[in-house]
Amino acid sequence: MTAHSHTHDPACPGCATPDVAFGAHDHGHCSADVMARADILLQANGARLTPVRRRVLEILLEDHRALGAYDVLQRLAAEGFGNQPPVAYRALDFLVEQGLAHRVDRLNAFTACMHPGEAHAPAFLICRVCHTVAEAAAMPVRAALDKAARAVGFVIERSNVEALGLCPQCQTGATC
Amino acid sequence: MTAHSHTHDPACPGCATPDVAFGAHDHGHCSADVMARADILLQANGARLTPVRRRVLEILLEDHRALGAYDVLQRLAAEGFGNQPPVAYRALDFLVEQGLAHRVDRLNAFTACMHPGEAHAPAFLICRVCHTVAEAAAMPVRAALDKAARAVGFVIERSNVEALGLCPQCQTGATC
DNA sequence: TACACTACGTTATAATATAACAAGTCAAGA
DNA sequence: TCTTGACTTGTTATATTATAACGTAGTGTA
Repeated sequence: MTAHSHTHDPACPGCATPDVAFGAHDHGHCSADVMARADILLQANGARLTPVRRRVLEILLEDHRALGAYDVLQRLAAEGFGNQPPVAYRALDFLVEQGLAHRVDRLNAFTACMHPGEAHAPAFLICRVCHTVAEAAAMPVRAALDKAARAVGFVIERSNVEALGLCPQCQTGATC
Repeated sequence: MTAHSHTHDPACPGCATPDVAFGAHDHGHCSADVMARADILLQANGARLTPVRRRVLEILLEDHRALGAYDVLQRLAAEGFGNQPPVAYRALDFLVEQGLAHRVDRLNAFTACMHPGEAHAPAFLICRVCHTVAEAAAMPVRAALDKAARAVGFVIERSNVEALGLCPQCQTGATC
């Protein structure tokens, strides 16, 4: 992982656009930036980024994909952590609670949050070919959803938007 | 089930508004209307609404809730159909394919589509207290999502929008 | 140190979902 | 009418995803 010292640089594609997943970018930025923010965020929350939790976040950050709990577990086990399901689920649930990861229901899988700490309603663009998961700018989506909900008196507490389709690369027939 | 003869009457709350789930309404309308449409739709598609499939759709239509595959299976078994998982999953998958039901990923459950045949992107409002599931007007939501996707060159084929929160009844503290 | 609290590792099991095959149904054409 | 082929159902078996419950160990604080 190529670490960088900045925390949030608008000149870096990985930081400037929330959904850079499909474009070429220095992925080291994404990872390092998020890890740095995670430390700050958790400290503010009085929560601890223990070795297992940190490692799980790193694993999720390796690329813009969603990993199943058992995939994560396998990685953990290979590195000397416990190898029973709760080990993975607990760390993943923790990260989700803290806003550092999201659960992608459609895939029964988890993905690192690409802009933790910022208020945002997650919306995922899932490529059905290469399985890349991008977290898209969802504020307008959320606004439209809120409006529809308000019309029937429903109060939204949490929303999850997931779209399945083809990423730019896979549309051209490339294998990604 | 109180059957009615009309197929789609704008004067009927269950027909006029797509998300009547939370309001008082003659639910017989919903069921009868959808069943009638299902027959037409399937005939047009050259697909068959066999006894199991019909029964599953009826079960889903009993109220505005999402049922797990095993809940459906239990009902089927009690009525003399097969009692192994594939029986339920096959019927449910068929209904989803035909656009007569939707899968609610968040709940690992299925719910009847309230306006089959009409072009629509499903958006669900799920009450976390009474578990009522309403299918909301999602065209604006889908439009916003499409726009966000287009911005990064992603082509959406299928989208799933699920919001968790409180329905009007449950906001007041009533048990629903 | 003693205490409360949190996190971790383990065993066991629950809940959800699918693969693969055999047997029955139905409609279209020989 | 008979046959064929596609489709549907039922069954066995198993895969995948997820949680309950309990004991132990680490962490910070009085």
